[in-house]
Amino acid sequence: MSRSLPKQRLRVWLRMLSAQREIETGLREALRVKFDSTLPRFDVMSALDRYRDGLRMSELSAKLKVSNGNVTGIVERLAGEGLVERVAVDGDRRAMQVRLTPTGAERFAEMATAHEGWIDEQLSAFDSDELEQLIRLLERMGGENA
Amino acid sequence: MSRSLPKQRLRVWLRMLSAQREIETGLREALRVKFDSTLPRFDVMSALDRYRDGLRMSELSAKLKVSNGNVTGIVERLAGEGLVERVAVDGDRRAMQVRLTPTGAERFAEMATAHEGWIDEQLSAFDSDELEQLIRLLERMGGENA
DNA sequence: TGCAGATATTTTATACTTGAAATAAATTCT
DNA sequence: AGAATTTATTTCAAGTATAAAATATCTGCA
Repeated sequence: MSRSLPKQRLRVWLRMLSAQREIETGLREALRVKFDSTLPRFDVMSALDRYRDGLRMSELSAKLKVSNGNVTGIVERLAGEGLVERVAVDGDRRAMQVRLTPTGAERFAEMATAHEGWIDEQLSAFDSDELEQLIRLLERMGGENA
Repeated sequence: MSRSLPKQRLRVWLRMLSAQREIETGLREALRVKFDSTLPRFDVMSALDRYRDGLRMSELSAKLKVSNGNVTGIVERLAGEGLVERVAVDGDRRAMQVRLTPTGAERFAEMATAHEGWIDEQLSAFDSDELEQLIRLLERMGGENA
């Protein structure tokens, strides 16, 4: 006998939360011990790596779906470590373009390789067909994306 | 042509993060405006609602997959609002049993109803078969669980 | 031109989160 | 019993996160 649709949806949600929290715990730990870094920093660097010309603060927070003020702090720390730099945008003195420094790009490359490996392990139970299924389903969850 | 398995797994992971962050943003906002509460508080209350006799601090943090110290703070605030209470465990003076107060249980019931509705909306795109698929797939992600 | 409103970002206050250290109490092992 | 270890929880320092207020700049339009 199948549950009511709302209950079933709730179940999916709770299961998703649980799986994600577990995987994140592993990633966080790995980033910490191998790179002395954190997930939020990795996320920011990852976004910047995909946009080599850099991103505005607001673009960054939109892509990561986190608040503006949040990004300010993370970028500040990354800048302090010399991994990213903020450059004035000419034509708009309000805006800031953030991009990886060469050191940052290099460092990110190492982290990304390791990260991909960790995720590969965590999702090793799934074959290509199942992954395709998951993608298709997840793409319909929430709204648009990237 | 299909990507390499590791890349495909990474794609699934990123998509899952994105969907979840989006849904969480909605929930957080809803909890804030309707109940002047937060997601972590809701999570704690939800766990306690399923265990009416209460849970130890350590059981609570294990169920929620968050650190001990984290739970201390959230429970403290909930206790301040009169929604949970901490009682000494007899036979073990180190331990604390946390449980919903009557007010807390009542309040949680309202929140849970609303929460289920919000999730139902967010996942409204999926029918029963798809939800079943999702559950089965998600259950194999990460390790065991609840 | 000049200003009303829109944008981009930072700042602030508060809450959440972790990992590690500190307490305190129970258990184990002589 | 008494010391060493383990277990339950809190405290702490630092980082992450949000929403809202504050700044600074830009844009459109009377």
